[in-house]
Amino acid sequence: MPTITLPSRGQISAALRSAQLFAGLDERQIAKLAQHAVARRAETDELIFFEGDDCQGLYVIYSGAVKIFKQSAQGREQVLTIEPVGSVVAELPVFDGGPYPASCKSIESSVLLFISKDNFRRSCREDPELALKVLASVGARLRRLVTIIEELSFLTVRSRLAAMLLEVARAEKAARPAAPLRVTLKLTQQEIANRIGTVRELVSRNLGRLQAEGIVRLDGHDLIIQDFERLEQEAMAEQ
Amino acid sequence: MPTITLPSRGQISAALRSAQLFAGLDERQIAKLAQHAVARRAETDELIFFEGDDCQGLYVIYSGAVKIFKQSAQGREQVLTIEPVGSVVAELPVFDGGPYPASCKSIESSVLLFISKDNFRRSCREDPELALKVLASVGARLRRLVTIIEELSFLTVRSRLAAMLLEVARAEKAARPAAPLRVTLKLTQQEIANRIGTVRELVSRNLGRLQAEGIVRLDGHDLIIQDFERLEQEAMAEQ
DNA sequence: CGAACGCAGTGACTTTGGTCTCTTACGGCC
DNA sequence: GGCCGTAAGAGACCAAAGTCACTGCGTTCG
Repeated sequence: MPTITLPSRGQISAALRSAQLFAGLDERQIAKLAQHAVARRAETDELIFFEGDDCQGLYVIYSGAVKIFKQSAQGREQVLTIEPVGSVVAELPVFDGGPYPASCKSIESSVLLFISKDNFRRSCREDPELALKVLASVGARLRRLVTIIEELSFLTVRSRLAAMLLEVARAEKAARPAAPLRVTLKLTQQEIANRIGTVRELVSRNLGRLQAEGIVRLDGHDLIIQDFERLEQEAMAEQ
Repeated sequence: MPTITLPSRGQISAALRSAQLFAGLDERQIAKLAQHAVARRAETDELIFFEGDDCQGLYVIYSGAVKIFKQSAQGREQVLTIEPVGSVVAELPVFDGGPYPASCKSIESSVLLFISKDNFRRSCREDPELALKVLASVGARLRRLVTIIEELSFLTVRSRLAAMLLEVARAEKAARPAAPLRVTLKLTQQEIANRIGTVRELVSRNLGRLQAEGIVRLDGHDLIIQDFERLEQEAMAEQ
């Protein structure tokens, strides 16, 4: 495993510039944010912050990826979102003064840029455009949460699993439009379970059933979607 | 039932001034918003907007109350939030350009003040303070959604019911700190079911059980909490 | 007055979700 | 090769959630 070196000031500026949240911001603002950003390394499975901690500031994912999740006392986990390079996390609690509403863990070896609450608020005050951008990004987040609620309260585990497979497949497709059906699952069944709000055994059973019905085929760590349309139907089927 | 007359311009200004979202805004901004606000009446059960509609603007609750909810194809409903007088709804989709993520219905005879997307955005650009206020209020909304997700994925119907009763009880207490135990449920069991994401029968059964165990007592449309601590335990009990 | 309606309670039943436990397979790795 | 640790498949079992059908009880309203 190569040692990850922390980014230089120039690299930080470049990273901020390419983050969706800051896209289109003028150079002066970027420079100012970059000046206050502090790089930090986080190994796989390292906790970045814990739900209930009071919010110090936000993080920009410079490299790697993180998950935002809730944990139950019995050890179950519900993933709210997985954020890749270029995303910003915890931009919201920065503004309402409350603690972090969920925990954040690095799921790969990552480098994060930390910007403190005060610095970021100040930047928003100076540049209303930035505030509007934050609002737009928070909008996407809220939509995601509403979708999770909808799925949890209306759909079965089977449907949620189908929906998740489709989501992954679509993401793959966007990246490499060539391969249409074959999806490489980088996730263990446990991780799938955490994302769709259930337990590993049910993921195993339902994947098995989907396979038996000829809708998907498992091939090692790959998953081939054999009947895209039926999978789409399953993803919407209620109860 | 008295006919509700629409508010005058002066009343609109006063209403905006007392809405949490606009608290502390200077008079000039309030006047400007008031100028663009359009009052609209909505009867009980009238749909204000439907999920998927594209977002025209936001609404301030002048009188009455509304619920924001998702509906399933099978007719099940999941309430995301109930917003009383002084709240603002749909302030979020105004910023990310997407459609309304959920539907909104008046649950009483209400009067709403509509402010169009463009006007509101303009105000936010002119006054960064307003944008920060919107962010803070959106923070609360997001926390609420995270709580719903947490409850749906970790708690049983029984626990969610207990949690809801406590929530109502605490709200009553805040309003009238005197009467501690007696809660008047203005909700039907169907409405309770919609809020905690289940069906009427399970609400009935679980209320019955809580009563049999001496934790609550039902008395017509009132509910008396007999054992506050046990109810709190129930609200947290997983699985 | 009684018909009609909305709301609540209940029993019997089915389906789904979840638990527990054990087996198997696949990589590393000493 | 043999030894671990992790991941996945599977069976038996149990509990929770949801469905269906029916009853009773007040209101409201022709």
